[in-house]
Amino acid sequence: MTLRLHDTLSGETRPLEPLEPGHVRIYSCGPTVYGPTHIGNFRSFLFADVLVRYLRYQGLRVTWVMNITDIDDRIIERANAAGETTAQLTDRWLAQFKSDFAAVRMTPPDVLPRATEHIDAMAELIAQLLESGNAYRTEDGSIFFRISSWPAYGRLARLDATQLRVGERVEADDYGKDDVRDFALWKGPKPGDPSWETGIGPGRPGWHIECSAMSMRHLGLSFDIHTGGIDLIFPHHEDEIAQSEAVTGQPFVRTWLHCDHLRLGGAKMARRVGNIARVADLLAEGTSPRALRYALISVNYRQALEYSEASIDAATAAIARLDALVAALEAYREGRADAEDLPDELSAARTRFEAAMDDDLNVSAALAALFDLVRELNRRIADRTLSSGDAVRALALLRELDTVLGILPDQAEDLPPGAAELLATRVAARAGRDWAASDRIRDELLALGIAVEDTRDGQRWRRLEAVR
RNA sequence: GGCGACGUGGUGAAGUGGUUCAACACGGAGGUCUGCAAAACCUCUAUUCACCGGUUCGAAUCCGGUCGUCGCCUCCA
Repeated sequence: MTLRLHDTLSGETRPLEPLEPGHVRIYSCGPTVYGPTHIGNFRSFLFADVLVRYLRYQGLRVTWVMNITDIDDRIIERANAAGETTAQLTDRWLAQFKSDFAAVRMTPPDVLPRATEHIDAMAELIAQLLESGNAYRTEDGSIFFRISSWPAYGRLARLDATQLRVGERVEADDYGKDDVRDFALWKGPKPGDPSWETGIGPGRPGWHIECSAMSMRHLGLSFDIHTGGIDLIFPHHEDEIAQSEAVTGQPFVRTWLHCDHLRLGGAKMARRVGNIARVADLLAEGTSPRALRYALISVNYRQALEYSEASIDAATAAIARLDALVAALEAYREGRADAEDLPDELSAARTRFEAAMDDDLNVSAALAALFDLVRELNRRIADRTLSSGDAVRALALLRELDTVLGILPDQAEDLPPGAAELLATRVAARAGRDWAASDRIRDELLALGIAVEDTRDGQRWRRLEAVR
């Protein structure tokens, strides 16, 4: 079975067949770095991350590109308001973004192209669109894409161009278009705005053209997968298709994947609504980054997902259950023959996990397979029916599946200062049946965030995930 | 006004015609184990899948309608 994905453009769920066999090229619409990236944005990035991880788990080569929008109206506004350059502002928020995505274990994209470093590529595309008659210039030096020149416009969003509600919000950004539906490729120079000198004249790029330019430069004129939030279908991705295909004459993207919204309080998480949560804030409040990741990826990307404290609490508990099993397997020692039926158990779990992921990234079902295995392994640990080698093999499978999910504890965890001594002292106290000392030290370790458990495999410890 | 998604237990959620059809996680109740704990395991926690009607031998799953929620219609992940 191979990975089947739901393509927005065709509306079909179909097998992924990379243009170049064995090599998948993916472009993800990334953040506009004018402020902190909220966890709704991160849901869409993490779904792409899981996709990339799963493809690599399957042995495929993946080239993953995520753009950084570092020039747009909001950036200019904020930089001017703060009395700094747009570069200073965007550098700062890009650093924050990188710090946030590392915290939630997002795989670093292979390329994080910045819009301002691809102005030339955008200008070239626009020049070709002018030449072909798909674009026109206005008096202030702006350049617009002429929608009437592109009959397929509206296919992705399933919008009938003649039915659009025109005239409600189009005045604000009016640069003298021929048709209100036309969108800006290039914005003519304005006092106080950053401006670039290019072959198509001075000014700055529109938003949509940057993704066409950067994706084609880094991935080719046609590539396999383009991801983004559901709210980017229109107009952003619709515009990308029009301007890209008008230039190249070939299909821009093979598979469009769109992630539904993260909600908070029943409404789409959005800055405009004011119901946003930020990664750094949540972590500062004591939320476990792994639990946050779990909460954001554990539901299929095409389902709307409600974020709440309860969802984080549930995720924290689920993570703790996995941590406990990992600690138990690491500590497990039993001199006995290998369990005959364990290999079948493990391979069945793997098969179920993969079948779920193959089904358009059904993470919920994949987690069900994982947790069924967790229960089975816990059972066998309690029964002492595993050999030491069995425990090693079981743990290896968990680690392998976790290359896709990214939710297990790190391999090498350092103890906080003093903890190693306390653990050793406690072992000695227990040997002398000094329960008072044993319990006191257990409390001290707990205060350090270390949970101690006494088992047949001896004293076992694990780091507690932060809880609010 | 146009287009689209969704509505499963206390909560999140899998399941899209019938072999446990109600996974899995969290939460709750009881029990086992343990110096005490913790962790773990076991049992229980939806005769039911928004509502109404239809198709079918058979539907959470297909069709029609009703109600409700959310989103998009050029700032939006």
